[in-house]
Amino acid sequence: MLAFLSITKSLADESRLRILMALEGRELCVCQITELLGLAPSTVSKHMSILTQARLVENRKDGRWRYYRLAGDEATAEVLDAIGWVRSYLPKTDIIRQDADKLEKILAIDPKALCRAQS
Amino acid sequence: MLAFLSITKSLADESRLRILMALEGRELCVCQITELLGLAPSTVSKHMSILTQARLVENRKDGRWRYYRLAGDEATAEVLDAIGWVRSYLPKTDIIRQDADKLEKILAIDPKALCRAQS
DNA sequence: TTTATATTTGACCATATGGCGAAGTATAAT
DNA sequence: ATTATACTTCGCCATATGGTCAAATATAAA
Repeated sequence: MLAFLSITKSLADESRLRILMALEGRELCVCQITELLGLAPSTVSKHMSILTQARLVENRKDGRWRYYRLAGDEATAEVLDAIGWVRSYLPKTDIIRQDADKLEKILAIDPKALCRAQS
Repeated sequence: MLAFLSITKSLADESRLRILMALEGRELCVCQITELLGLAPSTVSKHMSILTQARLVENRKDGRWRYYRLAGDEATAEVLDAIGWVRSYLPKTDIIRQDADKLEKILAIDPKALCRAQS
């Protein structure tokens, strides 16, 4: 129950749902997500920690950058079904579509330049 | 997105998950749920209002009693899939199994007697 | 080795949330 | 008509949550 609750609590916030959808089919570093959502890096970091705790996302570190991605096949069925459920409804919504557009532009920028521009 | 969020927020609370599972295959009045969870009637009522707002449950009034049930076929796919997802994982958990046992005993009592005993 | 920078952690604030009891509503019983 | 009762609404409190900025950490660049 606790693991299940940590998933549903993760999904009960708009920013985190937007993050999950942004991670669809790619990995993103914190500064890219920060740019997408318009939140402080520390806020995004906290969100990523909540999503990680719930096992909905994984990450790898590459130098100073940490890249987050959706949980893969090794995840529990709860997690995979949760992601599948979200994936099957959210892409239709306005915000997620707007995010998809904005993400294209963000991905066109070199991450190094993007991060430097933020500070 | 708003409708979706109201569903995920509804699912992000242990009491409400227990209520949804208790409603599996039957309808219950507020005093029966109150007895099951050991919460104040006003608290249960608030939970039911949140679940109703999210369209996860429906209700009918019968005299002084109001009976709640899981949303039926007329519900949106989001709602039905949410219920299905919850249903496929929670019954395995300890609390939900304990609730199932306790519910049997509660259902054996005449609702009238049960409610009167609470006041 | 010093400096720059990507991310995390910590201290804090405002608001949301879950809980309660008391008062209000609606319906049944007397 | 009055009383009893099942539920809801309201006002309140304690805690949880999402946000920020500042400081700490970790790694790359100079």
